[in-house]
Amino acid sequence: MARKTGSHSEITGPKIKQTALELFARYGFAAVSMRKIASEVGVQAGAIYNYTPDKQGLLFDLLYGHMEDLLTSWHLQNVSQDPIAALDHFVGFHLDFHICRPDLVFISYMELRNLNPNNFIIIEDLRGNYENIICEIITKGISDGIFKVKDPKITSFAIIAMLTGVVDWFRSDGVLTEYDLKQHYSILTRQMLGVNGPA
Amino acid sequence: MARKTGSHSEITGPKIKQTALELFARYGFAAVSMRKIASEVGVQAGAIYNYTPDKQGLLFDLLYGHMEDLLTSWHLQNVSQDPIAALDHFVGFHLDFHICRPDLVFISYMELRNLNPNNFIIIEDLRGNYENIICEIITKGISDGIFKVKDPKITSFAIIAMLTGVVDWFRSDGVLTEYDLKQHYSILTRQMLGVNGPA
DNA sequence: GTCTATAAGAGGATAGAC
DNA sequence: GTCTATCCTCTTATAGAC
Repeated sequence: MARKTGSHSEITGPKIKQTALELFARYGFAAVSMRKIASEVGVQAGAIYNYTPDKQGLLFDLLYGHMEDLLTSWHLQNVSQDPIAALDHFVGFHLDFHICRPDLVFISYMELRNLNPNNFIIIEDLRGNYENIICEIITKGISDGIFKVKDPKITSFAIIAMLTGVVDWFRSDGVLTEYDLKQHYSILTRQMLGVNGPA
Repeated sequence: MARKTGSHSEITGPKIKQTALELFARYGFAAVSMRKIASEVGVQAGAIYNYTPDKQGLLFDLLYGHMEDLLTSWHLQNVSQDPIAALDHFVGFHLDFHICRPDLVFISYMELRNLNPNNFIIIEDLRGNYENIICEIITKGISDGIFKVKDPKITSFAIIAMLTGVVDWFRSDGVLTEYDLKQHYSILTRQMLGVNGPA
């Protein structure tokens, strides 16, 4: 099929997103120029504007896509009614999903402040939906008399912070396998919720 | 005492640090210009260079001061040999120290990547010293047969991430008191470590 | 779809007057 | 210690050729 010289829309678009992601994660949104992104992609700065209205759009797309992915992936899971099984499932899912997307996790936390107000509200809303997932698991576990914690909301925050923090230090090519990591965090969360016994 | 007109070194210095801190936390290091800092302080941009060699120095001073403060404060504490008491003490100390310094906590995590390599190493080293404190408490608790976790290092990361994450949502003027917060996290950490019973 | 050129301004940092 | 003025580079975004 005929195509104009220098036309690469199927490649350039994703490449711009990927490059922006890496650079934002490495240097921060404000520190990365459109020229820098373009140069890494191998095009001129002007060409980027065929794929995004502006720099803000680039950031929003990354964060929105990430949260959509996260929520969609969770809703594809088949989750047990048993609180302990559901908790284990959530821990494993959260670690799996986040460990293989360290850059997205990083900027989703880091660059929230660089979203314009409208975009910020959208992302915060999706984030709230995700927090509700674990909160509801905990709430059910408490009312079933299985989990022994007072406040499901605070406990949700504690678990999410603890799990997401793994991204800061865990390396897939290190001595600790992802399987062992998940086992360890599964035990920690179970114990945190007052459940004893092996995972 | 006589003083030149327009000379305010005792005020301007601290004011620059404080303003830089607030602006870095709010907008990010790269997004804040020396002109913006100066304008907030009420001086011209050139005047800032009487207090810092460059913008990097401003960031490093904030992060270094924070870590020094943290370590010094801990070493002023009188810590029990009893692992459970020491753990509770650490949880309370960490929450107290971090809750009243949200901006410093934020940039100490966020702006690490904007430190030049030498400065980065220095801060990371201090951070490692702090992590060792809780790691040693856990290690002792395990060998005393009181804490039931496998890996003290991973558990340290989990606890620090969980506690520091509080800064993202806790507000001193909210319905939850700092006392109740500390109680709650004290129970969560105890349970996480396999210790049962009330805090 | 990508390029070059350009508009219009903001950036860090310094020099020298006061 | 602070000011003004300045250097020189980099910034986002657009216009129009190809």
